[in-house]
Amino acid sequence: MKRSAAAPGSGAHRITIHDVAREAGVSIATVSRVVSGNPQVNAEMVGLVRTAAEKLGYSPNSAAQGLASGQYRSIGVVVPDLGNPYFNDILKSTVTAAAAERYRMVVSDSGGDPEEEFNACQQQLSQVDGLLVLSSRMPVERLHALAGQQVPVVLVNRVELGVALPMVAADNFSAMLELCQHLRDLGHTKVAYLAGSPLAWQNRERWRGVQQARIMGMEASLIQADATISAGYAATDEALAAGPTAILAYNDLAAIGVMARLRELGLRVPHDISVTGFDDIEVAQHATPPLTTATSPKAELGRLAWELLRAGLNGERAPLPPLLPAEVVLRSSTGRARPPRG
Amino acid sequence: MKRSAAAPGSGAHRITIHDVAREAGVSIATVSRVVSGNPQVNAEMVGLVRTAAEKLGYSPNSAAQGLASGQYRSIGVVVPDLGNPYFNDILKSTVTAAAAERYRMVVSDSGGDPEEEFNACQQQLSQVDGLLVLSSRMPVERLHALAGQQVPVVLVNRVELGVALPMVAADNFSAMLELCQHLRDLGHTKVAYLAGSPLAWQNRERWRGVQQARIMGMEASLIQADATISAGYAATDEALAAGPTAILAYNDLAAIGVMARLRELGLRVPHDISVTGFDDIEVAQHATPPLTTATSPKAELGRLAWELLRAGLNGERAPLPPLLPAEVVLRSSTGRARPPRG
DNA sequence: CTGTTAGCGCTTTCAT
DNA sequence: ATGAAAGCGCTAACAG
Repeated sequence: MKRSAAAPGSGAHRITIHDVAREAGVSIATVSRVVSGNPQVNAEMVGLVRTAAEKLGYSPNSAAQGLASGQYRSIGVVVPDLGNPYFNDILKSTVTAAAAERYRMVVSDSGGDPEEEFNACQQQLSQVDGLLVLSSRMPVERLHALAGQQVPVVLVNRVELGVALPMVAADNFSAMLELCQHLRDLGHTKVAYLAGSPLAWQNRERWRGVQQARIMGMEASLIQADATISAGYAATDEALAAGPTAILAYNDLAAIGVMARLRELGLRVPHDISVTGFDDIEVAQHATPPLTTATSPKAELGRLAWELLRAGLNGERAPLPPLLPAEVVLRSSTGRARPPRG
Repeated sequence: MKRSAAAPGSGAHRITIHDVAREAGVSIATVSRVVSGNPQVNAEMVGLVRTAAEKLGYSPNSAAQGLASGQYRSIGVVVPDLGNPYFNDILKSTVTAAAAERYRMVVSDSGGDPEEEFNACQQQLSQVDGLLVLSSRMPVERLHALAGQQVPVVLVNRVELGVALPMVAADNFSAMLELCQHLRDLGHTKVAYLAGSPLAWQNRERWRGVQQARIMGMEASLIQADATISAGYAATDEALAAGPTAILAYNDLAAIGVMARLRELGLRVPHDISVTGFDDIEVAQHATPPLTTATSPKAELGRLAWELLRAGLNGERAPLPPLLPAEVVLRSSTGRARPPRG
């Protein structure tokens, strides 16, 4: 099954462990040992091999290593939207943590579609040692299917009781409730919630928080939107129609979109209407006005996710961490409720 | 060399092509053929194999596929900072394009360090079919080294004459010059440039643009900063010390940081001082005030990069595309120069 | 059209 | 401490 040398068009063949062995005058087993840092090799040979490898510019083929050892040293991550800074922050934190232990990272963008997400996971499963699924939107059955694999999978930003998968998430519910409390203290009794994807656990939790606020006398209407600036922008008019004194956006991006539309309409934030976000992405504090929001601890989430995965890789069963606290960040997009006009 | 079954802790063994072959009562070659969509197989067998595969939950091991075929269907991307939305936009565009052709993507974050960047590339080279390097900062010799490999490498946002590597980039120089022209028209004659990494080609080009503006009577001082909000924020005071009527930031992120600091200092933009960014990331238009900036065509860049890589993968030598035009976007962070105070 | 078989590059017993 | 050799799971000639 002769393959066409290396990359078509170039004649040079990829140098292998055999080339190094020949050059150094040792067996491939020895080369393998020194390359993988096996301590029980003669210092002299180590030198020989190192030199030969250097000279030839040898670099091991990781697919072959993986195939032979059963360890690919690579983990997969599937995210709903690579363009969302929130995910990038988590991603950065996991990539860094993983790289520190010489694990590489394969990423796929599901576009937020549950089917696509499951497909991406399936694809990944056959080529990685572990899988991280961020803000999963796939149905619970699918989750069970993933739990049945022998590859460890961890869920980030989704908690599903009864699913045998490690998960990490922030306490979205409480943070949203607190955000509502803050608004209620400011005199708001009628608010609009601009929802994210109904399939997102975080959205369900946040909406649950908003609904819970009813007990303190706050009435909320739900307007369907999405986790992007443009979706927030587009849903603003509908939200306004319900006559709220505050708009709670699903996330910071949506909130920024809301504020842009509000500005166009000549409504001042927070004088005429209050706005809140969620996630506390970096730009939230540079929005106009700076956004009141809730931090979900992105770096911590990423770190913890990697830790759980790491445990799974070792066959350990790490204890499920409790929900991470998400803190409310008060800035200037929220203020006293303006008495109903007219 | 018996391996420990599958993932340690689970007893099930990963099902292989042999299992499917046995289940379907055919040879592994046939299974391989139907899995890879080879058309010359009996429809009946196809059904048999499909059923068996489905039943067993078979999914091919891509390392083995890669090893046997010499094609890994995976490409690497190394970026200086995964946390920068600009890169995420490019990334998203390439990941999507690649996924459409069933290529997966391995990403590493170099943290902007040239050594680290080169290491990351080396690592990647032994495990991918092609490599994309975004906004490379490594020395030219290193670039030559990459050009010498048999794996196709394409450079995005860096143009280095004499390096035998395909590259795509936007015309940063002209766009920056235009930005200066715009400022000059507004009466600005003394500006400060908040620089990005001196190692970044884009920074050199942008600075070259600023310097070129001297011919139209605009004097510029260079203040070292970086491509982040906090760096822009931190460098603002020093920039102000030079007494400019406008600050040209390396990118939008830095510009946002500048405006935040300016606000703290009680300086109004653009009344007291004008500010420009670069890249036109989504939040630029939602900054306060909306940022005058230059678009570098992120999606186009990503698409083109993938195209060039695709060509390299096929052993073709795609024609070098010209520099992509980068257009100036006028918004409200720039205004008439305020006459020198005092 | 299908099966047999020889590897892909590497790791890891098992002898020595 | 080192080498020989048997695979890891799959693809691609090559026969039939």
